[in-house]
Amino acid sequence: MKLPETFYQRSNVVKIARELLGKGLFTKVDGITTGGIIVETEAYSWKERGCHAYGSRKTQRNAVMFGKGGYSYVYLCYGMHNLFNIVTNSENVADAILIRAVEPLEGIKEMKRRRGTLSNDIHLTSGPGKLTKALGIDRKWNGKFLIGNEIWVEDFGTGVHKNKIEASHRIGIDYAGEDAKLPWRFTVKGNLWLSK
DNA sequence: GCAATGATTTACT
DNA sequence: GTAAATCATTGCC
Repeated sequence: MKLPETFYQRSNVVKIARELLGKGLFTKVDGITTGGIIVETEAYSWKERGCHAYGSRKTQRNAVMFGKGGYSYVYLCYGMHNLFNIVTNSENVADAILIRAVEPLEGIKEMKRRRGTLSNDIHLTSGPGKLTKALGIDRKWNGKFLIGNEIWVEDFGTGVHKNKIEASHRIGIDYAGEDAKLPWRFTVKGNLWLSK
């Protein structure tokens, strides 16, 4: 079943990030469904420097983070990569979760076609910029409701066991100083599809 | 109006 | 291991 709106609108973004492991992320474009199991997430909150909405600084780009939970936040990084986030918490509280990697499950052929030449299949969805391309997500998907027919998160009812979840510091935000060390990155231990 | 830069990926030495 | 690709957003002039 699809995760309900209330799942995203709780206040503890770190807890939600951990619970998203093992859930399924799917998109449907032109009648073709693609997606996989979430195996790597990172939590971001307006309270820390790593977040685009640090200090509740609202801009045109991050405005959707200030809305209520259950919507997508997609933005362009390094001029060429679309990164996909799930907005959480209630209105005017800017928290979000970056999806960094999924394990391919459905529409693998279509995902490979979108990704083009791959030296190895392991690169299909093992990174935040890679999985958006595989699932057909780009900036136009910003602000979409996550309980719909275009994009949704599926709860398989099979949670990831506690001792299979690993917490570590987040990637690529060294500029955030002390906040870069927060253990807000969650991975499924030993999974093949984690980003590097 | 303009310059600096990043929640990355890929290919090449 | 290192570097290039490449542009929207941001903050300052």
